[in-house]
Amino acid sequence: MNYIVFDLEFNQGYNFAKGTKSLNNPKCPFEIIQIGAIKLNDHFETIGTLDVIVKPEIYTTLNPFVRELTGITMEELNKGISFEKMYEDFSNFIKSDRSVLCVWGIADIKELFRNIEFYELEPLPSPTEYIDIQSYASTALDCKKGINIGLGNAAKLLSVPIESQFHDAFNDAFYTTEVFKKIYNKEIKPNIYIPKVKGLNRLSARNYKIDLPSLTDQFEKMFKREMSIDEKSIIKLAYIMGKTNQFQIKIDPEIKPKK
DNA sequence: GTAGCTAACGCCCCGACGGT
DNA sequence: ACCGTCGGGGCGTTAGCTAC
Repeated sequence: MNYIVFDLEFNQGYNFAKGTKSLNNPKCPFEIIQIGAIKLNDHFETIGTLDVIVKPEIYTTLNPFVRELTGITMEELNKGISFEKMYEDFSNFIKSDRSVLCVWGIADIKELFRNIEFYELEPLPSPTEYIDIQSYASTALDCKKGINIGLGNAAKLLSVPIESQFHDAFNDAFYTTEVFKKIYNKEIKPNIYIPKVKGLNRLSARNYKIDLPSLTDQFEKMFKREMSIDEKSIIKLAYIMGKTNQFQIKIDPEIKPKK
């Protein structure tokens, strides 16, 4: 089994004309501009590396924030290879009996999938096994529940020598690898990555109608008897009227309910 | 039977935080 | 700047329990 520790750098839209909405493509808000990867064998020995710049096609100007953060210039990006070629190289790089993708936070896997989908390329082999090293490092370094540690802090706390800049895909993949080696234990097991499908929300509620049979079933269950036709229509009406809140009476806040 | 209380659960919003 | 995730808190629903 091989571990593929990788990191990505993204570019994104920016509203250069202030006051206007940024020009983000909802199908791909983060475009991959660099990938750095390190391949490890079972014994955590490096058996391959990959460091590639990708020429952007969606956002052809650098977001100033990204430029500042990564230090990448448009000149360098223009010398990069296409996403399709990079993905082909990456696919060959990870090819093995069993490869586990190792990432700092789940975002990189998610955005990789989204970029692949955007370019309508063949998805990664399924099931995609991955390890979120950030999550394990946060636990190992006693972070508060719900708090994820940053890569720089994790490296510092684990005494990883800092010799090159963060926010470079290859350097970050290197630091992630070093952190992984330091925190690894036998409890760390790969997960299967399943792309999330957007769930229901309040805005999409208009696309739904009342499930009358289930509503009636619920009343029949609670009252342990069958509802008549009249009762069914009263239940339906009450359900609809209830949602309008038109018979709500404001409660005096001074009168507190007994505990 | 009715009313009140409460635990468990699900859903949603919001803020903190981390990613580029 | 912008996006995504997570947990806490608020709120509503359901169901079980208790007291009357």
